[in-house]
Amino acid sequence: MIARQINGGVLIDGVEHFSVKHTFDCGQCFRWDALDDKSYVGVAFSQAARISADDNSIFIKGINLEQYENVWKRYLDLGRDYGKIKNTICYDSVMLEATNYGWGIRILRQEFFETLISFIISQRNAIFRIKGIVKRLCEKFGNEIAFDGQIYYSFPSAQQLKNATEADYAALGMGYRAKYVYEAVQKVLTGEIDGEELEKMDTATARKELLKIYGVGNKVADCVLLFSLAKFGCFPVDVWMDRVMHENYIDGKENAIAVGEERFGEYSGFAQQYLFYWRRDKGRIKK
DNA sequence: CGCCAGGGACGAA
DNA sequence: TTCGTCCATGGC
Repeated sequence: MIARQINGGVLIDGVEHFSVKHTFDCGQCFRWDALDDKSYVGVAFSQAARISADDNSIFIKGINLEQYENVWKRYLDLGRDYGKIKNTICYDSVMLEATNYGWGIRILRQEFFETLISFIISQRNAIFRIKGIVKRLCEKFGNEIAFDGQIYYSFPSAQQLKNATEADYAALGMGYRAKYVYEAVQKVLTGEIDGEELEKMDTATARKELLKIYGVGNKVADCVLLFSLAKFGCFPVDVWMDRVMHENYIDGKENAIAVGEERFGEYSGFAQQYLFYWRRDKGRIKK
């Protein structure tokens, strides 16, 4: 893999196991949109970018080499050997089919605060709506970022939300989740919840800490652990995951989280993403 | 355990 | 058009 600066962006050659569609459309993030040319535009770590990819290269428009090395390489998880991961978890035809289907998924390493707030908003909610709410939150409280002739917005920091009220959040369309978001922001502001501290803890301890936040249950906690704190042993289970686990791996009434974590171990999070993307897309096509 | 919390898409009637 | 149901759930 080699990266170099070219045409207002960074071109990375020799990349395998990467697809923008799979990565940005597998439900782990809410700030990326597909353009007509199959590239995706979005914001991460207060930087806007447009990302396109073909069979063995990625082009990230809007950044320089330094930003690639410091931010985007890690954000897109490009330093990890996904071939090895697939080999390890593919010991049956189900995982083989799932990994073939979502072959280009990468688990993004997202900012902790953004991930926490976004997934609280996601509970009992649909992706298109979550994206709208998050967008309005960024427009109202984030910083402007000029890019490609348009204005984008950073995800607001906890400091930027210091004076926001529950009513402000409700006005953005969060519904009954407004009070959860308000409480979570306060906990981050006081330092009671700290992403860097959580990252240092083992998965079980970090999960317990996250569950103390009003509005955070198992599902939201596991998503935050997996998508921002690199706790790859987590196996978030929603209705789709419950379905695909019962269709393939569970006979009776065993717990899907336990079965998944037992079966896939330290790579549970990757297995979860392949299974989720595969099963959810299949469900959509059918109807 | 069962219902409820906003609000909009979606399909059936 | 209208109505019921569903939706990356958690709290009470």
